Amino acid sequence: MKEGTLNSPSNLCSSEADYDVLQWDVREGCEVRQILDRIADKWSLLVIALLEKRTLRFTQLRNSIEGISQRMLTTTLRNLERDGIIERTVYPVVPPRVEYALSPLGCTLHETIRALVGWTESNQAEILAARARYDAKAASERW
Amino acid sequence: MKEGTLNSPSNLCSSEADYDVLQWDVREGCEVRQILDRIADKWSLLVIALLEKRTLRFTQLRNSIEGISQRMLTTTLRNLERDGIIERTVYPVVPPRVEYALSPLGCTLHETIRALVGWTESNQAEILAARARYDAKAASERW
DNA sequence: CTGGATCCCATAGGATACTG
DNA sequence: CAGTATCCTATGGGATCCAG
Repeated sequence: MKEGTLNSPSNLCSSEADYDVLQWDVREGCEVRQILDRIADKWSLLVIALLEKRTLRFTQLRNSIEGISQRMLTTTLRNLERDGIIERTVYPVVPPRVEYALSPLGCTLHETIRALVGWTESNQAEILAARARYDAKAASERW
Repeated sequence: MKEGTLNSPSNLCSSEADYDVLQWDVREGCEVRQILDRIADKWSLLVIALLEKRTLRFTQLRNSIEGISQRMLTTTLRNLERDGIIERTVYPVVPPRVEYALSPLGCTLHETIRALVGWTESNQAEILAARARYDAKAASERW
């Protein structure tokens, strides 16, 4: 699968190069895509957001993120730890105590995430309005 | 589903409030979460990135994003259009011609996305190193 | 060319029970 | 408390065929 998609020199419909458009993320073999998928998954953003303020324990995180299962919390924490975004500290005491904190790398990420969330907050009314408009128009055209 | 998780006044395990930690995204009933999920899905970011530069037609998008199926491209475009991120223009000509462009709202989003992608690019080496460290340590502990 | 309609599968992710 | 192990379902998303 990959016939004459982009590599045929004689492009038939367009004389200007269509493929110098892509710059960063579309490139295969670059890890940006998979890293983005990782931090943009269902729970990672929330965990990072919560850990900005302070170090938290497993149960505190679970209680703070309503709707997360312990399985997904564990998975999310492992992935973030593996990527060096958060740091996991185990205290060898009888009721086990494990604390999670944002790493320095995670702190820099948080800045960026905050901007994205800020955009979403600022524009959610407009998005909701756009959806309502779209749905109303679609409904009126169907009947 | 939603027993006495956060709303019981007499919290049994913690005397300090655990739940004033969360501020923006964890709140249920707020649309930030679902909007984030939308723009952070597998393809939306790529489409937005491509449309920054110029208006593109359906086939151009499909060719530019290697690996996307026409089904997912259609779905992604519809969702983005519904949210007011992109604008869809149909030219009533015999081979149908449909062009997609970033809306003003979409342009502002693009700024933010660029920051996130920039972070990923700048730190991917560090993340890869962290992963290698983690995997090596995990492997050595298991044997 | 630009999709819509189906079919089908892989994976994400929830529920539950068990362990150190 | 902080997980691990299983099971099972829902959804994302690919392949294919059809239509305006």
